[in-house]
Amino acid sequence: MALSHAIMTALLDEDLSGYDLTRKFETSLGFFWAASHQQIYQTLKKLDAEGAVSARAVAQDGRPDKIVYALTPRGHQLLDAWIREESRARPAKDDLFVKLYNVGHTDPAPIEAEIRARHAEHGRRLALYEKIRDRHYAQPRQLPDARKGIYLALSAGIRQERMFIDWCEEALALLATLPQADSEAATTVDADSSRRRTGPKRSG
Amino acid sequence: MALSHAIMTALLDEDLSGYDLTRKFETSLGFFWAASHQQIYQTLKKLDAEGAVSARAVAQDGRPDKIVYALTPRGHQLLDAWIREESRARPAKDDLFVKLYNVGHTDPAPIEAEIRARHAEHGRRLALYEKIRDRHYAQPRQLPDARKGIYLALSAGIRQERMFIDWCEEALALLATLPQADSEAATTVDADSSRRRTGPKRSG
DNA sequence: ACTCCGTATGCAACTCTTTGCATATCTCCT
DNA sequence: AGGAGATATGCAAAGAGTTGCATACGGAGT
Repeated sequence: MALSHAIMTALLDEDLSGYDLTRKFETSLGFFWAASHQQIYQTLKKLDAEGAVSARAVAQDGRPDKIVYALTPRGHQLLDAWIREESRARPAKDDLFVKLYNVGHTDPAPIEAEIRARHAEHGRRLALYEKIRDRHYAQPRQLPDARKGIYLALSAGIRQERMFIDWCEEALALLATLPQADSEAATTVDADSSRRRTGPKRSG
Repeated sequence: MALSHAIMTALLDEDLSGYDLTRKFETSLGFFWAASHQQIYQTLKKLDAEGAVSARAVAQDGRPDKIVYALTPRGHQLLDAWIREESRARPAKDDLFVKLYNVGHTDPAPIEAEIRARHAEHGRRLALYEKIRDRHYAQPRQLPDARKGIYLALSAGIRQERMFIDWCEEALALLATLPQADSEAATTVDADSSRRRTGPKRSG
C-alpha cells in the first residue's frame, strides 16, 4: 500500500495526529496522493501494529484529546526499502478520456462542459501551485536538500496543469467543429449494418 | 464503476469477446484505462446481469469457442447517462512524487534511477503515440466525428508524455546537485533525539 | 437552551483492483 | 507423443479505496 508510505513520508519532518495528516493530505502531499480521513485512521492503526509508527496520546486544552504518531526506526527502514524497490507507474485513470471515445456516438455537449470545467479547475490549481512555488521554492538550486524533492513534485504539478490547460483549449476548438446536438438529437452512427442508430434517437 | 463504462464504450463500434476486450485494453483505450482480463470478465458478467450488454456464444473453427458481447439499448442509455453525470477527476496517484518528498532523508540514487527509467519509458510511449497519430490522426479536423474524440485522447497522451520527459530532465539536473550517498551510508535514522540530521551523511 | 461549526476519532459495508491460480482447446514444432 | 504458445474463460482471496454513519468535546452565535 502506497498510502502507508505516503503517511510515513509525512511523518519524516514532524509528528502528527490523524487529524493533522488529514489536513496535510488536503494540501501538499495530498496534491499527489489523495486520502480520506477514514483511510488515514485505518492505515495509522495498521502502521502502529506493524511497529512502523508509535502512538502517544496527547491531552489538549479547549479541544478534544488527540493521538500523535511518530515514525519509528523500523518505519524509516520500511520507507527506505520501499523507495528502493517499487517502480510500477500505473497509468492515470481519467474518466474524461473514456468519455472522449464516445464522441460521435452521443451528445458532445456534456463532454464539452466537463472540459470547460476542467479548464477552470486546472487554472485555479495552476495559480495555487505557482503561488506556492514563487513564495517558497523560487531558486530551486539554493533550497536545502530536503526541499528539492518537494520542489520537483511541485514543478511536475505545474507542468501538468499547464499541459492540461493547453490541451483543454485544443479540445474545445476541435469539438466546436462538431455538429451540435440541438436539443436531444445528435450523434448518429451512420447507417445500415449491425448497429443502426443506437445513439439518442429523435425520430420514432 | 468506470471500467463498466470503458467496456461499454469499447463495444460501441463492434461486438467483442472478453479476450478481444483484453487485447483492446492493452492498447488504445487501455492507454487511458488499464484493466486485467480477470477484471474484464467479471465486469462483463455484471453488465450482462444488468442488461447493459448481451452475450452470445460463438463456435469457432481452429480455436476455442468464445462469448461475444454486444451493447444493448439499455447499455447505451447507461453510457449516455454516465457521460452526463459524472465529473470527478481523481488526482493521479503516482508513487514517484511521494518518493520525492523523501529526498534529503534518504539515498536519492534509487529515485534518480527511477526517473531515468521513466524518462526512457515515456520516450518510448511518446514515439508510439506519435506514430499512431501520424498514421491515423493527421489532420484532426478532417477526421470523421467518431474519431475526433479518440484523437483528442491521443493528443492528451502525447502532451503528457512530452511534459513528463521535460520534467524528468529538470529533475535529473536538480538531483545531480545533491551530495551523493557513497555506498551504503546514507539514509538512516539517526539515533538519539528525535530528528536531527536525517539526511544522507557523508562526513562522520 | 439550542444549534452549528471545528476538532478529533472511529466502525461497517461496499466497490474496485490486484494477484495467484486453474482450466480447456487448438496449432505448430520437434 | 510431447511441449510451447496463442486463444479463451474463469474462481478465490486479499488489498485498496469509497461511502455512510456515529460519537464526543468545546466554543460561538441565536
